[in-house]
Amino acid sequence: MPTPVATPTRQETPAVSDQGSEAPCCVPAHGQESLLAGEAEALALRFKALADPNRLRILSIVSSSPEAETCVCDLSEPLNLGQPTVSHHLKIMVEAGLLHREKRGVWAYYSLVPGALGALAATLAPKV
Amino acid sequence: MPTPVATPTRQETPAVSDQGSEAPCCVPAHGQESLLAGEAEALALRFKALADPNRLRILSIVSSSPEAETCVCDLSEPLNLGQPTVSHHLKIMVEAGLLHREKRGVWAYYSLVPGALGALAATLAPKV
DNA sequence: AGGGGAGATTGACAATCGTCGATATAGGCA
DNA sequence: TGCCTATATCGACGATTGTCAATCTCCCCT
Repeated sequence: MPTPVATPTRQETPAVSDQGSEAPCCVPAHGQESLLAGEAEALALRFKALADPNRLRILSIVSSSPEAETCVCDLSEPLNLGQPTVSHHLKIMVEAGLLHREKRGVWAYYSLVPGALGALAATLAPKV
Repeated sequence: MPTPVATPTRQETPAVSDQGSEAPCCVPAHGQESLLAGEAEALALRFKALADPNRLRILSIVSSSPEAETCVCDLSEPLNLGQPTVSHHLKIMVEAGLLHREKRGVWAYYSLVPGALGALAATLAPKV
């Protein structure tokens, strides 16, 4: 956020401040925002975790695995990505609350967080 | 994509190619990908359109408008963004198929594309 | 015809992101 | 104990993104 302070983007509207009876458009005056900046930022963080083709493929592979569990080495080859890159993508999705990480011995198993994707979907289509 | 050609990431596994009876992990051999690279890329494009707090707020404002229609000037002020920036965000969402643009006179009215968000939500939680 | 205003486009710049190679950590096995 | 292997972390680099100021286009109104 390069401009955290409220910059007076285009207020003033010098002499026409009272266009009164017409106002064909531009009636923001919402009063309360429908989606607060903070909520929007938190939501965007989760959608950002989905905004990469390789991460979507990881989710797809994880969810279609026999036990819905996958370890890193299962992902590196089908995605044609290096191991550090896969680890990086997995970390992003764990931090977004989409994946769960469980270390068993040397291997790390990743699985879907049960309601996470559904909750995100509900955010998109609240009344469906 | 800097490496479009298949780089031999870590095949070989020199003498252990037939670990046969154990294979505790790392059994990619999926055969068919669950999500093809092309589909993943197209999906990611739509999620990218949602991966920004200001765009989420635009969607929220548009969908909560009286006629579910909004023009650019309605968005610039509540979001505290310049007009070109708002236009840019709107264009991204129109190209992602999330918003519909209709020019009436001098104003451009934006509205939700009816099934778009629902279809995306269905992609997230296919069996909910 | 000409002026004015709404919105789109362009160019630039800083910030973020995806990827990799190299290295670190840590658990299992001989 | 010491090596081997699976995963995480670090540092770097190019590509993409979000934002703005300036400009352009086009429609309405006088």
